[in-house]
Amino acid sequence: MNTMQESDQVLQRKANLEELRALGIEIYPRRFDARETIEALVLGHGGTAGDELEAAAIPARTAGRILAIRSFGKANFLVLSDGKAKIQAYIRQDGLSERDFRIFKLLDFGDLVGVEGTLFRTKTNELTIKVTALEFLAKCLLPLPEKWHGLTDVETRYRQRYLDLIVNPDSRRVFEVRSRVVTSMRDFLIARQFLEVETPMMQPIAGGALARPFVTHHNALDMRLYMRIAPELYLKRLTVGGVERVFEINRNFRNEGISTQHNPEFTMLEFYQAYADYDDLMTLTEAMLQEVAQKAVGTSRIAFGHHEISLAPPYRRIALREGARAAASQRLGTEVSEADLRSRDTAARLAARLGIEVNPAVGAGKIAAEIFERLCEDDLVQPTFVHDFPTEVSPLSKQKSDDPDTVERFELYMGGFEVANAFSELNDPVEQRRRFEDQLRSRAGGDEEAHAMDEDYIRALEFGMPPTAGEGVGIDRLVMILTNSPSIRDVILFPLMRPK
RNA sequence: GGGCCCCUAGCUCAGUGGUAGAGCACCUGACUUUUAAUCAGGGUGUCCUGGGUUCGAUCCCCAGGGGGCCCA
Repeated sequence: MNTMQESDQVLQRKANLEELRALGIEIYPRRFDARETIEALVLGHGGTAGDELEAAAIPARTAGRILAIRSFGKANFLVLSDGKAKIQAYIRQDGLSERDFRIFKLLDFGDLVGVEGTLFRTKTNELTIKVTALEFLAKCLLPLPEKWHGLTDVETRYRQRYLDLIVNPDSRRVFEVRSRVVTSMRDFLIARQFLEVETPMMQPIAGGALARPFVTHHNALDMRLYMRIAPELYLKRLTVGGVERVFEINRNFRNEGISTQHNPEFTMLEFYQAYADYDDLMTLTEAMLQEVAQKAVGTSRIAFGHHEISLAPPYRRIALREGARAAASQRLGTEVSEADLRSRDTAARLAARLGIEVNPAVGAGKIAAEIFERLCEDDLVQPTFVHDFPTEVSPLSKQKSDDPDTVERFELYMGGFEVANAFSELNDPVEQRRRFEDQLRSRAGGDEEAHAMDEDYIRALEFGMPPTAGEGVGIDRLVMILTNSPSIRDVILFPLMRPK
């Protein structure tokens, strides 16, 4: 654990290093040219039969980390990995120079080497490089986790991700899927004429979401800045500026608790489409997720925990108050009406009967949302659009034309948690000011997550924003689903950990 | 923030109020197509930290640290 206290294994490795140095071997050489990756060798010749390989005498020159050494005196086998694929190398004393064989004898599990030779298949039909030359490329001074159980301690896996990646191929796979998710989303949107942009991550006003921000400070300007909780208000300023389709894939920062579904920094896709509403985005989301799943993992039927999630459209749709009403009725064994959820008094009494504590300052809308979250969320395993949110909890969304207490908003749930959030954007500056003022009252009442006033954003709306719908997709959570990962930390390379 | 659980060798884990164990890894030796190689020999440790109880604590008690799961 501690590098400073040297175990016998570290001492042994250092002794081997010194012996190599005494032989005149460069321990950290600069390059290894004309290399094929191990992955390329395996892809290129993994299906070639042994006699064909022998006849063709295919040369191979590659490099990687030693993941196993099996020695039989004069016959020796190495397993080399380039992080993506593995290949076996066969070393016999009379097959390479005395210098190179001496190097081989001083190798440790974990060292990086380059090998050159020809391909063949062993008696057990394993693709193998018959090594004719060996190059030392870098020393592994610390012992690696063992080959059989690997590294399972999650704390070490998160803190020392490099070890996880060396010994756990599944971990590498997660981050390859993650990369393909981002790439395919970008392709999907660019193919539909969306412009990719980058907006400030340090903002004078942290807006666009209901969350507590991180605070920082700019010295030269002597100015308080917030790490962004969302790019939303900047992206919508761009729609005012005439960028009719725009998106950003980047980090958000929220100063909240850490859990299997929350990391303080996380990655969101946010996109905005002018002249569309939230209904259009449901359709777009279905198409995007199906395509992303297909490109990232090759199927839209995803194993997740004990479930199989299907990302093939159409997705179930349920109105928030209807879901809350039905769940509350079932839980209490008496019929709850939607009207009960719309009155502050009856909603608060319902919450109390359900054992849900609510802040006395909040209104019926927040209580209804709370009841929904508590009673329904866990059961939303298959993709489900929960739509028509209370206005009170949606200060940036446009109201329904026939119901001012409800906004055109949906959240997409799957696997028991929220993956996306979208709405028809509120573009009436007068109404937007009123909503911000409501939020300021909540803030005064002790709600630290309430939205701040943003005068410049209102000014932008005063210039006229086209009817627009916007959506945020939590990349980390989507990748959790696609990789069957139970914790968000499994899909973030370096999740935040308390320092040891 | 609350509850429960975990922390012992490089890794994965047993275990005990009385000199600390296994498998893998590592070291020595044997072995020319092995592949969790095999065989023979070797135990390499701040039992998370600090305090307490005790003749004696890795174990029991208290406090702290780190982690996990559940709840808020």
